[in-house]
Amino acid sequence: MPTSALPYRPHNHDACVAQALAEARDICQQHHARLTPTRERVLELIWQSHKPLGAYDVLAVLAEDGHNAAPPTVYRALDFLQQHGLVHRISSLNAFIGCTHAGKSHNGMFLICRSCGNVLELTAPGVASAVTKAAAQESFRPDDVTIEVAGYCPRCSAEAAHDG
Amino acid sequence: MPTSALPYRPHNHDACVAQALAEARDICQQHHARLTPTRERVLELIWQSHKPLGAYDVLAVLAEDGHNAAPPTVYRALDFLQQHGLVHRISSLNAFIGCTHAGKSHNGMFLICRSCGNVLELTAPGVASAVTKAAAQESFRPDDVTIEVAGYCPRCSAEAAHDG
DNA sequence: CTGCTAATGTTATAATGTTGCAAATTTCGC
DNA sequence: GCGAAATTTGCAACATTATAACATTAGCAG
Ligand SMILES: [Zn+2]
Ligand SMILES: [Zn+2]
Ligand SMILES: [Zn+2]
Ligand SMILES: [Zn+2]
Repeated sequence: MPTSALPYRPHNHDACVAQALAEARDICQQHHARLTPTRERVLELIWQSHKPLGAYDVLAVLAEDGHNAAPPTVYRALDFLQQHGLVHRISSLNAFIGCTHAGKSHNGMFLICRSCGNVLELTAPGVASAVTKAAAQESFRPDDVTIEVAGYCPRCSAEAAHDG
Repeated sequence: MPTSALPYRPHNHDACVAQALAEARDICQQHHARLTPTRERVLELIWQSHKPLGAYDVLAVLAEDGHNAAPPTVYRALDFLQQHGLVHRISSLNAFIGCTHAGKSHNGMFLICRSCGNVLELTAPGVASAVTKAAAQESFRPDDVTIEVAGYCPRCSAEAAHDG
């Protein structure tokens, strides 16, 4: 059994990216939505690691690509990707991360490591139901739930424990 | 029994503000922290309603006051108020709201009405424990938990139900 | 091809938040 | 009280994040 979730341990990340892109193509086809080259490239960049990436970071890489892009290009692509459930915006960081549950209906909960910056997206049914229940007690009708947990991932906790 | 939580129904809001300010003075005294006039005024402005207020909105009112303030004035006051648990930042809105549980240790959960803009802060022990448990399952050490629920408050849901 | 729609390019601007340093105020030991 | 030290504020410039408005191009149906 793995002692750590994927983002925190070495792995063939190219496979992560390849799978994400393949699923994205699939999902867009199902949605009759066009995963244009710009959109696909932005998705690929967002997936370049398990750390969230800012819109202007994406923009900078596009510029390196030789793509003559301005902020709206990136924001539009990110809007599209969010709409189709391919990326999430982490509002406590003003940054974006690839969705690891694309296609499935889910309420993400994000564990954000303050030390290494990696983000793990969980589907936490217990949390979702607790939130729904708490909202219901106030007769509140939830529409969109944001759960972002900043803290320390297992790897960074361990390193901090036996450092100098 | 009240059919709605405080923010959603008419009430003597001046009393809310007065109580919040009184508690703030108390808490700051306990913390040996100085609730200076600027800080107190900013807190009062944040409490002007149960809707979150942006930093630049605060700044604009300070300007009307004749206070010659620049952004750092506001952000510093807000940092101070957050540090002492008197206001919360709602990161999905880039805005600030007065804490309704100041002094007590709590994990806020915010119900944000998309229609009227009011925000209700709850202490939801069930949610907090579910989050802690989910994090523990990933050996993640939580430090700060953000839970923001956008949706429709009872009042606005009711109005939408019998509108034209 | 033609005409429609979705997508992108382009420029400018808005909104939000920070850095760095100097001046003023408050605190506190004496 | 008095002066050094620390906290708080004023101020100017700047950095980052996001959007508005309008022109242009690419994709597609008939
Ligand atoms: Zn990976
Ligand atoms: Zn997701
Ligand atoms: Zn009130
Ligand atoms: Zn609170």
